[in-house]
Formats: sequence, C-alpha cells, structure tokens
Amino acid sequence: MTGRADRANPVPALVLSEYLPYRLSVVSNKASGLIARAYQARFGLSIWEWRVIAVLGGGEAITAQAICEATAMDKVTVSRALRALAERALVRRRTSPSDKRAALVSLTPEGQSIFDEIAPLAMEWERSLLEGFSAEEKRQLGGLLDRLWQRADELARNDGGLP
Amino acid sequence: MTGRADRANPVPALVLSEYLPYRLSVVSNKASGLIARAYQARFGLSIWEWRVIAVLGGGEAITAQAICEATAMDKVTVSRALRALAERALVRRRTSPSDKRAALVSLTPEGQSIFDEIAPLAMEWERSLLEGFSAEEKRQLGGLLDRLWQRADELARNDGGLP
DNA sequence: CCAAATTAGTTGCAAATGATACTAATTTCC
DNA sequence: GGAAATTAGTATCATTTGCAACTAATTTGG
Repeated sequence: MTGRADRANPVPALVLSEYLPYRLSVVSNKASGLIARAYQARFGLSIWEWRVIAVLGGGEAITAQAICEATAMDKVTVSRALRALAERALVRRRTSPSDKRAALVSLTPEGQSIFDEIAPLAMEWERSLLEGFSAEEKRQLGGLLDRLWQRADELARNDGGLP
Repeated sequence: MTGRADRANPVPALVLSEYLPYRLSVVSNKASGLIARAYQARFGLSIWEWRVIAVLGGGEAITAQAICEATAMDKVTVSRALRALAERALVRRRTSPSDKRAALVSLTPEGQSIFDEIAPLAMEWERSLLEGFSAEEKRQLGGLLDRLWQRADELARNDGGLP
C-alpha cells in the first residue's frame, strides 16, 4: 500500500484554495504581517530582530549559532539582525572565552526592557488571533502544526523524497 | 469578560517555540520551500508563477485582478509573474473587449501542458506532507486554518484592533 | 604537532520584493 | 455630456533577501 494514485484512487484535482501549502502560506503571512507591522511601527524592529530578542529574553547569553537553531533563521539573517540590534545597543556581544570564533550574545538593559514591553503585547496578539478557539482546538492546532513541522523536516532530509 | 490579563489571569510567558505566528511561519516556509525548490528546479517557475498557473489551469480566461483575488497575491506580484510567463509563452493576454484597461489572461497550450504535468505532482507533494494524518485530522487542520484566515482578516480590517 | 578540513560569523553582489507613483481606460454624478 | 474620481495594470526606485565567497579560529587525523 503505497498510497500512490492509480485507476482506483485517482489524484484529486488541484484547487489552489484547497491546497495546503498555499493555505499555510496565506494564513502565516496574514498573521505575521499584522504583527510585524506593529513591531515595526512601534519599536522599529523587523520580524527577525524581534525573533532574536524573543530568544534572548530568557536572559542567557548564547551564540549566534544557538540563535539560528532557536529561531529557525539562517545564519546570515541572524548576523544581520544582530548587527542592527547591536547598533541600537539592544544586544551586546562578547567573544566566547572557550571559542574565539564565536560570540556570546545577550540583551543589554535597554534590550531587556524592550523585550519586557513587547512580550506581553505579543501574547495578546496571539490571544486575539485565537479568539473563538476552544482550549481543545488550540491544543489540536498546536499538535497538527508540530506534526507538519516534523514531516516537512523528514521530507527535507530525504532531499525531498518528493515525487 | 474581556479576556484581558489581570492578577487572576496572568499573561503566560512568551516562549518563541510555542508562539503561534512563529510556528505558522516556520511550518509554512518549510512546506513551501520544499515544493518551491522543486518547481524551480524542474520547471523554472517561481512560487508566484506557479500560483498563477494553478488558477489558470481551470481553463477560464480571467483578468489579472481576478488572479489577485484567487491567489492572495499583490497586483504588482501578479503583474511580474504574468510578464515572466508571457515571455515564456506560457500565458496569453488579450485586451478585454468590455474593459480596455483589463486583459483576459489564459494559458497557452504549452502553459496548459505544464499545468497538466505539475498539478498531479503538486497533489503528490501535498499527500506526502500529510502522510500519517488521518482523514479526520486533515479535516480538522483545514477547518482550523480557515478559521485563522478569517480571524486574521477580521483583525486586519479593524486596523489591527490589536493591543 | 602541523597540514587539511571544519566551523563561526561577516561581507559583497545579484536577484527578489515592496511601496509609490504613473498611464490609460472607465465610471460617477452633477 | 463632461470634469472628477476610480480602477487595471505597469514602471521606478529603495530595501531586503539569498547565495557564494571570504576571514579567522578550531578540530581532526596522520
């Protein structure tokens, strides 16, 4: 049982509005777009700068590499976000004593205070987006997204393994 | 009952990996990225060119405006995609007889044959992504995404209505 | 212990994207 | 009937992004 299409199981017609990658993309852009506009307008932060701040908000000093992993961002994107944040003195970089190639990044007090200000707003935005969803539905959504995430990683690993 | 945070209902801490807009964005990028790479490599199509082809695959000649609505793409993006597709002779544009500002766009035979070739692959990619999901789970996922879509539209309409 | 390979992070350049302004055709409505 | 406002689509320019090449430090393995 391959699940592959044949005479008995024809491939259903493609309808863009029903196509999962399309729907994910539109929903994600709508959701992120709303909030990104707000970050930008109120704090002058790009969505990537915000992501970096979000992971640094925990208080630990971590390397750019660790930021890449925690944010699913490319190292170039992280590098640029860090440069912008450092220029505004929202983060500080100290060369790691154990590896002089790497820098340990942490929020400055100003960075931390921006985090403290945005974090609750971010949670409100999320809540607002999920208004009308029951706790059970939120749980389902989370679980389904996790599985899609995992599945996409698997497919990427097999270099597509795609048709 | 505002749902707003107070002493009794504190705002939960922000954890990026649990944050819905972030998760949506990552999942969407992973899913689209996989498939977009395949469009590009095999057919030289950008994701937008593909979306345009997908809506034209139905066979109707429609205006760029209608394509915008059907694909959730910006009119500039549609214009560029159409230019690229027209250069490759995958679409044809005829001035609309009823409105000389608008052009009715349709696939050429070559365009149609590309659609016919990709559409089943696209369905396979989707199936592959959803491998392991029960019919019920797929239905749930679809419903939840629809509601998020709708909700994001509502929020955008109230200019954010966001905090 | 040292040459080769790997890793951290940055930079430079080409291509993609987005915002704005523009042209041309059409509608509105006085 | 025609001036003003609207709409379809395109062009322009600044910014962002993505890729590949690069520097510097570290690890590997012979």
